[in-house]
Amino acid sequence: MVSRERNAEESKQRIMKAAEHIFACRGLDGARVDAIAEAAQINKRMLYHYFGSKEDLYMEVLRENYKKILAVGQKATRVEGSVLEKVTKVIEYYFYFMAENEEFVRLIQWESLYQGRFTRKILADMAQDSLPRLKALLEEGIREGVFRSDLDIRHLVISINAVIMTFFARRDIYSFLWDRDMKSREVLEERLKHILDFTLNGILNHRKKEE
Amino acid sequence: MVSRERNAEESKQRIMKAAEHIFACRGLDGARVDAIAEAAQINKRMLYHYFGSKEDLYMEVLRENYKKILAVGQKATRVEGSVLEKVTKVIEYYFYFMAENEEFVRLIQWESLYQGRFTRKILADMAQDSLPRLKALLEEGIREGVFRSDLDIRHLVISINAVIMTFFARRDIYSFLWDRDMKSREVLEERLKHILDFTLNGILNHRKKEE
Amino acid sequence: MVSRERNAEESKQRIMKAAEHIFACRGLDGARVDAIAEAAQINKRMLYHYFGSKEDLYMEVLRENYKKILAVGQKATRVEGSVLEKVTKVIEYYFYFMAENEEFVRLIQWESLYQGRFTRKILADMAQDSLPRLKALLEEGIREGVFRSDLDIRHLVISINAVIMTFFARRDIYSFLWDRDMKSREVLEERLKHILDFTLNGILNHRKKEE
Amino acid sequence: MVSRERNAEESKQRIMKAAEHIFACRGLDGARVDAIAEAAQINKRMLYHYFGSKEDLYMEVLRENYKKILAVGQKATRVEGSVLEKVTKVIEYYFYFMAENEEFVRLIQWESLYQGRFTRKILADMAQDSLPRLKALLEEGIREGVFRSDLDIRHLVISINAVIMTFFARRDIYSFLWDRDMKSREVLEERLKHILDFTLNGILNHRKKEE
DNA sequence: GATGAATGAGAATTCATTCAT
DNA sequence: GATGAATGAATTCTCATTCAT
Repeated sequence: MVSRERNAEESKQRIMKAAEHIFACRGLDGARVDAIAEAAQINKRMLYHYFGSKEDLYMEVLRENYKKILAVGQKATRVEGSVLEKVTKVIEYYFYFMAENEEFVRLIQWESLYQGRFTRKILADMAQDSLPRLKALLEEGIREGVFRSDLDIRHLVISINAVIMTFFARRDIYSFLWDRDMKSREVLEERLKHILDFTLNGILNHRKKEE
Repeated sequence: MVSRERNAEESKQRIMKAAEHIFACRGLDGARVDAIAEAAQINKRMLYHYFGSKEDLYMEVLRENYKKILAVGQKATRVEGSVLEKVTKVIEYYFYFMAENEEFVRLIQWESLYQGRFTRKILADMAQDSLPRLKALLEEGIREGVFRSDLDIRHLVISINAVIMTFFARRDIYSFLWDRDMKSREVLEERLKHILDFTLNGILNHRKKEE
Repeated sequence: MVSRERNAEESKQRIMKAAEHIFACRGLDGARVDAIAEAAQINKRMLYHYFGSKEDLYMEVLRENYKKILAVGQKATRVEGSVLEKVTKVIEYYFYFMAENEEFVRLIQWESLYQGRFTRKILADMAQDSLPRLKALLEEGIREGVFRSDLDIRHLVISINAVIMTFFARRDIYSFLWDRDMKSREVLEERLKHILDFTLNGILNHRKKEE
Repeated sequence: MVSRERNAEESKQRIMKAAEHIFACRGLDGARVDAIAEAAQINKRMLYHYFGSKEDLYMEVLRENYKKILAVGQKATRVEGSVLEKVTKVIEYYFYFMAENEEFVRLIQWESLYQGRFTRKILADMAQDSLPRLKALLEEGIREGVFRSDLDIRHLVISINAVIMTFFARRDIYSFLWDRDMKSREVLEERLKHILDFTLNGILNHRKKEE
């Protein structure tokens, strides 16, 4: 009995894993139930047994991924140090999370193209915002005077999100356009450095201005 | 003869228009040839006559859209004023282009998920980079000392691209998450203001630092 | 007016020529009206104007080809010499006709696979047999004692037909199977020699038998 | 498990059977997948599941038929008796095989019109020539002096093939042209007799010549 | 819990034929 | 007499889902 349950759990996991990969690669429309079943080395019938339908499976995969990113948010809550250190840390957390979860990045993009059709259902009964900690920290920074007081926090969150995610989302195309391997470790570090610098300092030469 | 030809051209245009809309909405996999034909008020057969296949039609739509954005780049070339004014202008151009061409934004996103499979073919025989003018201007700004000399131009281009496009790409989800209509004129202006401010100044309070 | 008619006649000829080629290559089902129109450099509409339908065009092509073979039969009627010389001559006529009209050979084969569906209609109002002269000659030869008296004329006609046509019909496959170019002039002559020898003498060594 | 598998095998067989019939009747272009599925009393999807495509199914049917004829060749190898008896027997084998496998005869003809496009692929990985035993026997006969020494074996094989197959291939048209039922048992025996006589003795009256 | 066969609805693509000028 | 656009009915092929064991 126990081994049966364990087996069942393991099968579910294999399906989820395979589905995550294939949905990330090809989206909901492009994914083939047959392909998922084969990749999971499972009988298609089981997939329906456990998850009900292709769409439900997709939602389950999405839900798991939202859980992961929320966990990063949780982790970010426990960061210590000055506001600046904390913001830096949080950005780093998200950055490396994306770096290590390419499939998450892709799933989010498909979702955004599906106009959040499924995200709506999922986030309805989960915590909200994907970068909640960041918002709080930015507010804290403004209060302390570390950050400019005229910042529009909401747009800022979008922008920080953007500079992190877009890099991972479009590495392929930039690799092609610039004929440079954007997936190397070196470029990764370079990117993080740029994000922190750009985000914190913008591009103006303030020293000169102050002169 | 003329009216016949004009008709043919018009039919092609109708197909392109319909296809652009439907591909933008649902992507290559999600789009239905039947739906495109119906939207274009045309016999499906004509679509194959003019474009060969669904995929070829998709590529044609993509190509047209790349032409549009390249035209924006051209326009940006002719901007006058100080470097700062010029960069501002160029960002504004791209920003309003995206605002007015939501379908372009979506097409680019589908493409990025298809890993640039079709973009490769198209850009191979078209001009390269979509933001070439911006790159040149940023370099000019660095030379003149208006921008910091330690900027990494390429990452900067990605980031500017990111803060512009991501807003348009994810308005739906943010509307939902924040329960605010992100499509209003007001939010649009607000966003442009933020982009320019964030891009140029970052988020640090330099005045305080200099004190 | 005259040039118009001449033009019309010429167009019809071009269509017939193109159709003959394409029907011979691909059969009735495999042929594409578009392909015929393009090959004839004619507007598809004209094709329907002149011939009514694809099937009617096919029948017209077939009819022309039956006329050609009947003409060979006519020519064979006028042959002079001994019975043996005449039979030899007639076989040679048919043989070279097939050699020079590969498309005829193919059309006949398609027709035979269509179970003579169209041939029935055509030959109903045309002369009958495709090798009528041969039949008469063979009978003459029997009467004269040149040929054996126990021959079954009808089967003989089938067989002579067979040894001539099958060669042309299956040259491709034999070229492949035997890795030898069966389309060379050399093989052609070789084949004619074989047909005459085989037909007249069979394969038994009669001399030995008589010993 | 077993009955499931047996069912699968049976379904495949039903499809093959139906496909053989329909491809033989109408060729590759003329055959309709729907018609095959219906004749096989199977869902069209299964057909694609088992065979991949219409063309692949056609090739499979062809392959099976080539196997059959090769089996006849095998059987011919085991014939005993004098050379003359053996050749007679082999011709009889092939003759009755064609008589009993009309669909084979038609398939071969379609193939010859397709210029052996599929045969090439199939015979590439199967044994070669369809009448190999015959070839060997004829050579043996020549060595023993039973057959004339100046025979061209290869052309002879083509001719024997021709006189056998053409009869079956064109029975319909001859039935029509001669207004005689060429499918009767009587005509069948008559034909075999003719083939053996014609092949062995040709048409000349040798007795007379020797006088 | 697991399996492989089966299915019906639908999707892309093709074709012979006809209209409008 | 000529042309190119247009069409509707098939035709091949695909997919998510369910049955029978």
